[in-house]
Amino acid sequence: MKLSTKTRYGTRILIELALKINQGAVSVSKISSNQKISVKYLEQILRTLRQAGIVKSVRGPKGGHLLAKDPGKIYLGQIVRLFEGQTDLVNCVSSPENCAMAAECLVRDAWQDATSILYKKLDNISIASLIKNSDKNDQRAACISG
Amino acid sequence: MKLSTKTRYGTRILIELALKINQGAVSVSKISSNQKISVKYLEQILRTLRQAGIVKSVRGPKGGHLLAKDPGKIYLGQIVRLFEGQTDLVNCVSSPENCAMAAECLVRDAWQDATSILYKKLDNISIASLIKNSDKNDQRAACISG
DNA sequence: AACTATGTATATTAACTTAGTATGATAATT
DNA sequence: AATTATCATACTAAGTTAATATACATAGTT
Repeated sequence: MKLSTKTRYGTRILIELALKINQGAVSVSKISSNQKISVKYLEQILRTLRQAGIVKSVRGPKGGHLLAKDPGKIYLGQIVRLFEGQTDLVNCVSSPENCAMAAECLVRDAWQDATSILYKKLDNISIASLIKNSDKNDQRAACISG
Repeated sequence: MKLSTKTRYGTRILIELALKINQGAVSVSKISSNQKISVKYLEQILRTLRQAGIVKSVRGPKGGHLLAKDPGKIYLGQIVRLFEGQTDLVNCVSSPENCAMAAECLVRDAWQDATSILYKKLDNISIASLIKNSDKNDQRAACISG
């Protein structure tokens, strides 16, 4: 029931890119040192984000990564689904064929309701909103500057 | 982001005990064969449930396990918390001291909101309600009878 | 009192998943 | 062509979850 580091790192990366949206491509090495994530691990996470069309990247010298979408259109729900893979709290919601025990089916609808309530909330929180409505902005900007 | 087998098994066990609430103590071996869970693993799960005051047990021949609470007062939220341990989607909600990156703090409140919405839902679903409002009752009863 | 059917507790192993690293390739700019 | 960057896959390590094994305690039955 915990989010993976990829989800958390991915979110942080997107926040950094959103904050630097007017500064052109940001290189892996810069993100790496700002976010304290190893270059290689970061590359994996960025690849996932790029393949999902959330980030685009530019190769070669002066290359790097930038948002492919308006930060107001990137939602936590999408990020979580992307990195967690299995979105349901329980397998039998998406794959009922694995559910041998009828007993558990009494609970299935309940798990499903809970899952959908969670994602409804997450689908309503955009990267832009995280940055905007915060008086922590100055503090944060200082932290991942560079 | 998936519930552990202990949570799912634990819920199933409680449903079985709730259905047999008038039949006295149910032995581990019976639950084991009904639910297709190994005796030893089952014992671990039952111990957790007992220590939480949800189940009580009787030793010796003719012994077994029974609900210690009204099934209308046992909620999925309690079961999930019990077996998942870490209830927050993210560590820094309950342990902010681990959160070195101020950047991530922009997201913290959001994770927390999502967590609490999820549990608010789960805290509202009782074992009794799972059994009651179901037209699958006959089918299910057939399945875990014995 | 001995026997047996049950539950209790802890330690260990096995399987699986997540996290992170290593190696090598590809592309674009200068 | 050299340099600086991203891209892709394979591998390793660490941690967690799932399950098993061993030993013990209790209560009823004979």
